[in-house]
Amino acid sequence: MTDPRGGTRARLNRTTVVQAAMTFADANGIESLSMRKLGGELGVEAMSLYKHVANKSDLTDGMIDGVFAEIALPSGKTGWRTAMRRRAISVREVLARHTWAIGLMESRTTPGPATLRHHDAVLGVLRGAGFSIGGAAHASSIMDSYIYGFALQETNLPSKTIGTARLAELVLAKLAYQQYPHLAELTIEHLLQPEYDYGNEFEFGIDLILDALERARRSA
Amino acid sequence: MTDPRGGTRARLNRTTVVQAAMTFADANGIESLSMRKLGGELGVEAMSLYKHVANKSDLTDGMIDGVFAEIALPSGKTGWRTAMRRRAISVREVLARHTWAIGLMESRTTPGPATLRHHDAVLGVLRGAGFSIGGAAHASSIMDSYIYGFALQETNLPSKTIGTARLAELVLAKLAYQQYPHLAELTIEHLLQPEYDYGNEFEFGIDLILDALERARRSA
DNA sequence: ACCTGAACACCGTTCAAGT
DNA sequence: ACCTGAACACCGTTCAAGT
Repeated sequence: MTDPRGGTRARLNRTTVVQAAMTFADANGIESLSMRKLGGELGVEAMSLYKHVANKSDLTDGMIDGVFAEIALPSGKTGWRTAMRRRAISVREVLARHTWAIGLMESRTTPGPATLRHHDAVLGVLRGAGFSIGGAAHASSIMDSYIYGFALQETNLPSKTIGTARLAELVLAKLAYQQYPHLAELTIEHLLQPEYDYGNEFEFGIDLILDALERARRSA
Repeated sequence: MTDPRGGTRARLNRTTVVQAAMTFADANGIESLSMRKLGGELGVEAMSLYKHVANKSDLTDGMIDGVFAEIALPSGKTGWRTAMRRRAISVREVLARHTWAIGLMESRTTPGPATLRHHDAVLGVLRGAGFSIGGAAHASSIMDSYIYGFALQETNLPSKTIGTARLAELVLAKLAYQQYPHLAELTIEHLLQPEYDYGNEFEFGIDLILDALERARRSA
């Protein structure tokens, strides 16, 4: 975007730097994001970035908060179930767009403002629907665990590239039939079927959880 | 363990190297695990390790499989619900012992034999209990998503160290009361209560999921 | 067969210096 | 106030050489 040569280079700030890091990680993978390369992307030496972020860990904290900022905030107007279902789908969508985010969460230090705002809104919807404090804690813990774990598994899927990869898997599965019979059965007769899409598992799971939470809420 | 000086140093192999890497990551964190330091730990130059693992990514693949090898395999003899509950608790326990594992999963390339054996056993229990292929896929997807996501959140908990940290959080929560009222309420009136333990959320969630899966199984 | 030493192309981060 | 250049203490990995 910015021109590394000409003098019209835009002045940097924390947001510019963090956004550029997110775009770079989307395009090249988090493992190849370095302060030097990010500087290069912005037409600046690596060391200039330290005026805007404290260090690389601060940068990744910012990236995670940037991810949360992209998630649609739930509103209480639709009823808690619809609100929670929509926000679950939004979280999953955003995490699929930024596949590096889940991996970074393990090493995050402090949640940023967008993260806090997001969780506050979720709790607000649940409390407004009559969940007790403990019930809201239960509900948000189980929903978030499910969503994050699903995103983690989705990122890890062996076959993002289809075609030859599928064929190879099929052959491997056949070879391993005796050793891992149930895995082979699942792979050949279910996962490799053309109509199968792992993404569809997401809605099955979130609906199962929302139904169970609604039952728990009513009997509380 | 091994003596870097004397000639009685044990001969290395893939298992020794992978186990040493796991122990090192447990003790010092995954971010400080390097081929050079791991070599040092084993009384050998970094370059010697390349006789036993292809590269660092192969090493981390091995570490993940080592984690799966520690999980108790579910048996079909107890009924599927008990078997799945026990294995969920075992997975969570192992992931809490090796906090780096969840973060590595994002970048894993190929599942190892212990991983395949584990998933095959899970599917075997479900199929044996009458779940259809699709039902078993649903069930294992939702259970694993929940377990992995829970482990991810547990690793991220702000207050592993209690005491002063708790007090600081409390103060911060009060300051932010107007901005994040529901988060403040939850923190002060629930999370910071001495009897609260986030770990207890795990059993609530897994039981809610198992109950819902049992209902789905019976009506299928 | 297994291990080493030197080398290459990288990292994050510091510090004094420039404008 | 913001950016740079050189430097430090590291990385993963290759390759030819040693035993």
